[in-house]
Amino acid sequence: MSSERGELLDAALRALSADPTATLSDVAAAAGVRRVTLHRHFGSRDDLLRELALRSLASMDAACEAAAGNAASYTAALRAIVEALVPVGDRFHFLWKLSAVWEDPQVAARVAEQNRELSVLVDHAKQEGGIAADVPNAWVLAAVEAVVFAALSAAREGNIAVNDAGRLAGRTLFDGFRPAPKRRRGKSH
Amino acid sequence: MSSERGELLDAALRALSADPTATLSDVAAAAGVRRVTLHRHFGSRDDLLRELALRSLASMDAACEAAAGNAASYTAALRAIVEALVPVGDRFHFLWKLSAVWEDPQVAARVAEQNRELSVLVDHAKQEGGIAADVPNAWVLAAVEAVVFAALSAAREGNIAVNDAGRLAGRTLFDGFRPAPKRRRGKSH
DNA sequence: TGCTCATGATACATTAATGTATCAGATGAT
DNA sequence: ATCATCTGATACATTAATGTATCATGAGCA
Repeated sequence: MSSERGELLDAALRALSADPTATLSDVAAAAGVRRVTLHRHFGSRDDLLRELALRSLASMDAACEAAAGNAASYTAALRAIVEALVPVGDRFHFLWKLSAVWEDPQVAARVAEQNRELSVLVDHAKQEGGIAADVPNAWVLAAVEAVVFAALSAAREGNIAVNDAGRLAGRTLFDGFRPAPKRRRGKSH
Repeated sequence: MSSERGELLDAALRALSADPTATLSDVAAAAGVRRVTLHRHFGSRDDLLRELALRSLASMDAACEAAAGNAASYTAALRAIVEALVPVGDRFHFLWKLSAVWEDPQVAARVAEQNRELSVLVDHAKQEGGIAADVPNAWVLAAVEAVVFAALSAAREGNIAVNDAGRLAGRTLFDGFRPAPKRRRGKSH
């Protein structure tokens, strides 16, 4: 009945993104183990947080690379990335919002690097007219993080279908809430 | 040099929405006082959280009522509410996301009531075609909370202009990131 | 059957945060 | 000048969370 580290980390991430004030006992309960088991696997609370941060970075890198691989345009790539990030939205949130994460210079540097790469992609999407030029890149990234995490949270709470979460996030960010307009050229969807 | 309770509460809300793990010493420092002064004004940490919740409820009620008062349509009213909620986005976030808030049945009931009222407004906006009918209400509310809080946070971090925050939030939610399309009827904007 | 490994239970020490009390000093009002 | 009020400084008790150690039990494997 040994617990896989990966399962423990996933459960820990889930618990902490839902409630950053959760104690190690709370986190352990969410993972189906006792607090002492967490200490055996990860050491201190700080050690656990750092490992969660590194794992989150890797997950986000993987999700972005897989999503953007063969997109037809930068805008399509960005939209695919948004949808791909929803299942790891808790990692995105963890990296951006949990203050303890920023204390580690290595983690902070890699988060900044990810944000630069996303920002470059936003620039390209603007150039091809997929994103309005007057929307600040910082806002685009902040809105993406917020909506991606909200979609994952809503799915986990059962408020939307898990299968719909990515699509709703992408649609909300690129089209907004309004009904889809009929396209000027070609058939309507 | 007595501190106004309102100022203390605003600073506390700011600090706790930015970092829910903040200690009372952290919160006091953000408010420009010492921890013991917080105890004198509010009693325990739980007492402070409860007062923050009640104040947040009042702020959100006031913002929604002021914004929706004379809108031309339900969709315009909802958009006005979104823009009006940005300056109190930390209260919205506090009420929705900080788990300690939910433990108080009175607070939980009033939050649920606010959500119902917003949901009714969303229904009306759908009926007049301002929001796509196939977007779940739960998602509309979740996305509004996420984007409103992201806009306030981005403004406070200096990533977007404070004056732009409400408009960017409203625009992102209703129009998405894309450039504004030319309208089919009437002059383009 | 016996051994290894992992976890739970339990206990305890340490650290951190919270809550309370008292005294000194500053400010504002009279 | 005096008094009232509020806050900071300081101290201390309490509570909660964390970190570490030991023993018992169960599962899996040879």
